[in-house]
Amino acid sequence: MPPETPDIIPEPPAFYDEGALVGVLTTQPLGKPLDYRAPEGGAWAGAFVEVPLGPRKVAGVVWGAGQGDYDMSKVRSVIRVLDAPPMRDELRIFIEKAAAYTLTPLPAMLRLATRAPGLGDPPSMRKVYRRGEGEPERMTDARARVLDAAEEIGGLALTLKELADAAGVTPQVVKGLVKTGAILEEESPRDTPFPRLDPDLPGKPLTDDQARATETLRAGQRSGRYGTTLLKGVTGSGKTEVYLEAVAECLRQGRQALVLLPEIALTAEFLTRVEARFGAKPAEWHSGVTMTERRRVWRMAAEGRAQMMIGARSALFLPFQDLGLVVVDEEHDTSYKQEDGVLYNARDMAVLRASILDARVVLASATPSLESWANADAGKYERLDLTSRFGPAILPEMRTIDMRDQDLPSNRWVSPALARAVRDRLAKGEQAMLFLNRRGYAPVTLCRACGQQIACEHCDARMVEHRFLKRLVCHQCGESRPIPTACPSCEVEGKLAAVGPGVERMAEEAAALFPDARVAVLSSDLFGTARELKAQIEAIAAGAADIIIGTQLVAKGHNFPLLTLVGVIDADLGLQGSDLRAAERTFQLMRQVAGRAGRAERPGLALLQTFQPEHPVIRAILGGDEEAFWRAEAAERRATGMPPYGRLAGIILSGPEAGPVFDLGMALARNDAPLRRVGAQVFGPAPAPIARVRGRHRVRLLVKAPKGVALQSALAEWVAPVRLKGDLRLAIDIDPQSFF
DNA sequence: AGCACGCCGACT
DNA sequence: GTCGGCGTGCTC
Repeated sequence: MPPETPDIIPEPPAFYDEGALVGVLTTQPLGKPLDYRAPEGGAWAGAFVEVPLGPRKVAGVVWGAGQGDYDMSKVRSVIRVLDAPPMRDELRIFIEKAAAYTLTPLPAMLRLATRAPGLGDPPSMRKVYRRGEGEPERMTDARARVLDAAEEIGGLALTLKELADAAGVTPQVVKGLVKTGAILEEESPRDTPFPRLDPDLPGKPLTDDQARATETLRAGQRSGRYGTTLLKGVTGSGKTEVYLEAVAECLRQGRQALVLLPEIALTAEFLTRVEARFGAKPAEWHSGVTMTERRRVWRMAAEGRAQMMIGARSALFLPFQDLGLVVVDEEHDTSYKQEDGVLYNARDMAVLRASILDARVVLASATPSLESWANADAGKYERLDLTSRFGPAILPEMRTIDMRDQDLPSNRWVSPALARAVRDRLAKGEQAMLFLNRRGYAPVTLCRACGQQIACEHCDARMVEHRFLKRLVCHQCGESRPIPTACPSCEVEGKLAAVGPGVERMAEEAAALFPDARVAVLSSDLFGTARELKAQIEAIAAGAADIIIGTQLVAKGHNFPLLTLVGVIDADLGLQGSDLRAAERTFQLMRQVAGRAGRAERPGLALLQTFQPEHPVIRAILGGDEEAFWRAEAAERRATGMPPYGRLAGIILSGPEAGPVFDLGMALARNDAPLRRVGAQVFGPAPAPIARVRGRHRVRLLVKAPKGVALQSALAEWVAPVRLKGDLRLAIDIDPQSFF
């Protein structure tokens, strides 16, 4: 549930004279800013500083005036102001509000915004070379080429290697020319600005639908006021083209734009599209970015010399100089809600930061989250629908295959009906996809002698066989070990059996069923880097495979023009269990996967293998009446007081011993007066969905409250008396995604 | 988070 | 005797 728009009165940043009391927030877990005296020369609010803390020196940010509530004789002085762009008021306010909303300690929140290396270091320099005056006395062929190359690029400076390579000579030649003065050697900052993006390059031609949506987004952008738009469009309807025009308008205003993507694997393809539209690549921020590049990106964001940023959720905490637009692509994606040590939902935090900045938000999805759907329904968000697919492609026809009628031998998962459809496509030279949201070869390894399943030693999870890796892997903690030949519990040899399907096993079955077809597997664990993955996807899109076997990775926005058939191996997977969002997720995933088929000129077909074709979710997926599905889900949630019509918070307690963890849970559940006062209820404690992870026992409580109550302060009051002894830990998850 | 202090068990 | 385990507390 997105926070309300706060009313911020813009004020110039405060300046503190030397010796004045300032509050400095560090990333040390001390809860609040500590008082220091401003250093020689004074300090601005927001300045990055180095302060003494006990025997150590730590970095921090001048958060504001000091509290003055600490023994004055113990107050020490700021050591120095660091050479980094000061943090703007807006970002400090955002960090405070985000910390308050998610009940995260301020220092942990600050850490998200200062994850750049070498913050206080002086700008790192490198030597660059450009054309100087005159000609060398002794001109050679190689020297002439260097001078030509240097003149060709005009006043720009190149590194030694770049210039030497451009001229096709050794660096020695360039060095020689430096001595003559014909080439100048200079120091220049290593952190260079990003190339300018040109919003006025011609974009792709737009359909009427896209043009209308684009105009609305542009008008919103020009208003210069906060506003959120839900951009809903079926796969292939060209959402990206539309929101790139909102980016263009934002760039014309001279403001910065941020595009959040749920998956790093998607950035490579996206960068190409941005370059095609704006003539240069934007800045990138995600876990795959190197330290040096991170430093550069962070500074350029702060100096306004990175106009556009593509990133994972943590990019929301970059120190933008003037952020005017945040696009959250695939806004329903669950990876926006996860922990970077801090539990927050990037989609909601995007709305919060934009509201502070008077920036725009575009939430793009073919299958929006129920929260966003409801916010649009209630008029809090503007809503734009793209109904027609771009070009000749139309939505695929969708049918179920009732698995109760299909005669399948054990350890086979492709029904005869699906196999026929695949053969038909192969005969036409088209591609088919088999979708199964399970990595590895088999989810269960069972001993046929004693009946035991092989489980992770540190987690309550089964080890998943990965035959490509020749290992058993725990998908919870990542622990792996070689596949044993004997059962670990009864030690009988040769009785271990792989049970159930994973994508690797599907590949085996496909190879057996379709011996002449080329089979490719796309699963996130099979690729070391995003580049390898991108290369593989491009090869497949170009026709390097006939059958694509994929996990949910393939559901996320890749184009396969030759693909005309999607077979969903197990449409019921995800419908089982008591997770309230199961229906929503299955609906989203199935629609997205089906959307892969028939994007080019050929019509697509999606076949869903299911044992419950009459299930309301399956019917909604087939029926295509999406609004009916959302309305039904919304009515259900409203009736039960569940989000987005009520509020939830999860409390996860963990520790090395199950007993004390559970006892603490019981104590919390008993002392629930602060919650009852605001009309909230506690459920639990119950073992968490995975009761043991990495050797820690986990217990979960769930708090349910009516909408509109001060849930956070009630929670804070509730857990305040808790003293965490030993290795016990408590985490509060506001608006949890999954709840049992 | 570090880093001190401090209070109990197994070594030289 | 003392070396060192890591529980508790402090850092402006």
